Amino acid sequence: MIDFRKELNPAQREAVETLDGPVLVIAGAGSGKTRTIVYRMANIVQQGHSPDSILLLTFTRKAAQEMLDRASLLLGAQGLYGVTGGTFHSFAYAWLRRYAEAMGAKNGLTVMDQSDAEGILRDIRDDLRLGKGDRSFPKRSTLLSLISKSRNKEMPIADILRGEAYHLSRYEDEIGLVAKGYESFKTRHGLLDYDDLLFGLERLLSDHAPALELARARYRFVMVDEFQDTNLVQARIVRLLAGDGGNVMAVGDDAQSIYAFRGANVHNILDFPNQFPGAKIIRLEQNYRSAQPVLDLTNAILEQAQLKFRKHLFSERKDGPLPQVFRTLSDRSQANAVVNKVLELSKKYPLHEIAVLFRAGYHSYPVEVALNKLGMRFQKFGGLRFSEAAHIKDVLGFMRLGQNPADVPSWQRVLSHIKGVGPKTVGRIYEAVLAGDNAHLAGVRRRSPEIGEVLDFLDEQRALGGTPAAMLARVLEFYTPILERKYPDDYPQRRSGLEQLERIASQYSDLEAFLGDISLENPQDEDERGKEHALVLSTVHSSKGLEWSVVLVIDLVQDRFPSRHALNSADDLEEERRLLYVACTRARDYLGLFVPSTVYNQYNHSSEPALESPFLAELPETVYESWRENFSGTMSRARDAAPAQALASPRSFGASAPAAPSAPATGKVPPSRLGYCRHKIFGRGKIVATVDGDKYRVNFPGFGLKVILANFLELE
DNA sequence: CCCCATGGTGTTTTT
DNA sequence: CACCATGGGG
Repeated sequence: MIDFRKELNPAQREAVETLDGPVLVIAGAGSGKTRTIVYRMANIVQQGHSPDSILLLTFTRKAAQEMLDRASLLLGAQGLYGVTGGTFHSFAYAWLRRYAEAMGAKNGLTVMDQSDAEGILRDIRDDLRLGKGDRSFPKRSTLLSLISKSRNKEMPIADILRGEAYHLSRYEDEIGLVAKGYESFKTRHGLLDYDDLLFGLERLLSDHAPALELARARYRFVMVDEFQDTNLVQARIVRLLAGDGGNVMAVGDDAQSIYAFRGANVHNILDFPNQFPGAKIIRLEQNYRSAQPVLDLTNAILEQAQLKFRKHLFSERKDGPLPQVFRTLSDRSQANAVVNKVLELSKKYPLHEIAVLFRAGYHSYPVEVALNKLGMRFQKFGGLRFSEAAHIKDVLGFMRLGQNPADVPSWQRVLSHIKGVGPKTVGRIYEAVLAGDNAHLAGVRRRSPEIGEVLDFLDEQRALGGTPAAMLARVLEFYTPILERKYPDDYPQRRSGLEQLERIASQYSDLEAFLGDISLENPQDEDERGKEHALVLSTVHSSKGLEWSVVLVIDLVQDRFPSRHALNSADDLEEERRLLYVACTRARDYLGLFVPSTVYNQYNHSSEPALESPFLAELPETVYESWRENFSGTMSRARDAAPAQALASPRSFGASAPAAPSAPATGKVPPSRLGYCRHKIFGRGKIVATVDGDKYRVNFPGFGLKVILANFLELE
């Protein structure tokens, strides 16, 4: 028996010991959230319930796996075998597969990734002859993100456009047409995008009584981690699973909501007590992770947040170094400074206890170059996905067709390496295959033996079947010559990626499960997972829920962190601030922040000056120590901490960006100066006056005077 | 119908 | 630079 009294604080214990009825746990960063979930699972099993009855929905599979591993340690051999754990998306896919026939899916259910979906949108747009010759018609990636946002936020496309893509408003009708075509295309071809998984599960549970009964009978204990990042349909799924007065525990932290861009709705966590009447609310506010100086800095970030989360974390770890801010001359010298810091700290910490965090995948390139030069091992999270590499997608295309013969994106992949074959030819071939038009196929084979080879191979593949590993082995035999022809330069490298895929496939016995996981979970193979002695590089988003002894955050400059895409709306900017909060709260002992004075601009191939991130500039100087790089490459203490540039620059944050909410709640700040500005449609214009506090009267050459919401202007 | 050269455009975050 | 849409030539 575990002595919960000894192992947990009173709030944690209450969460662990409350097994009946709904519970909402508001868990501040580092407050032992994982520990609480792990011990609660252990308690459920100790109370005599089967692990089968636990459903643990987390944000990534990695998170679920870690919790299950830790709980198994706690319970010894008894373990937690049988707990269902994973993401909403993978859970949804598993249930949809089980009920595929009942739901009327004849062709199979194939999960598409982003590039598949974008490809289909391109085809639909071309079929509808929309945007021909119009350069400003939204691109396929924009189309997908608008359509997906509209579904995730459950708002009409018009509202999405008005809110965040005002310049595309005139395409509202066309985008609607594309969206409609896209929906029916997916249905016809048995394809699911990420959003369909969630809506499909909701439909299954609400329309198909046997499924709902089975799910409720089985999952008597539902736990949802990172609840602040669920969207509306996910919240409804939780409600459906739990039923009235069900045993559901939601865990989250409103201060760490960083997925609004994908439809996450903080309201879910605030509204939980209404959705589940009688819910017990438990707050975990003691921080066990970070030393007090780190917490002082993260608390200061939160102070600036617009929604004043009345949250002030405290720690018993009073000792620890003050966070340090390093202002370097350029992003390349920043990379050197980071590497030096890592070298210094690696005497005290193992490499995998040190993480370098950044806003966007490509921000780490200079650091990667420096690490490679030194031969230091590192492991990168975030950025591009393993399964999105062209050669991996090629191979998966062959396998996907074994599962779903109507999978158009896969047809395009398996045939497009043949010379003289484009979208039209592919379209005719799969239509003929599905219609059983053997005459046409015979003609195609006569004209192109190569196409015939592919068709024969696919037939053979379907006839032989077998495990995913067996199928993959045959595909590789067929594909290797193609690989070598297609990528003469770097095929050995790609070859090793395919070997990695083989190792992953060998862990599966079911083709659908393998394909689903590959596109939903980015599985790591054992080799990669064992990178014990490697420095961690990660996007802030991918660092969610993790922690390290040392955290170094790089590129704290305007337009990078916050991203320049976030400058149009106050909400987006708030999310960027929370993102920095998430980054800094990952640190246990030491936090280092890096500000390069110039960053390399790839398309000008020149370095350009960069301004310090407003999030850093707004912090009190007492919470960190300032260092400045000398021309010799050494660092020295900067006594007058505040850099002149952040305050004096005409583009300085407070003075020039009224949409920016270091200002009071409404975002209505009278500008302190009238200058020039830029508008997406009208171009550069001169600001003549302010109107109502949140708009400007602007004179645009060629367009005349206009009154425009400050949100839609970029000040210069 | 497909390919390739050309020139304009613009870079987040993830399931 | 890298990506994408376009349009002329095969």
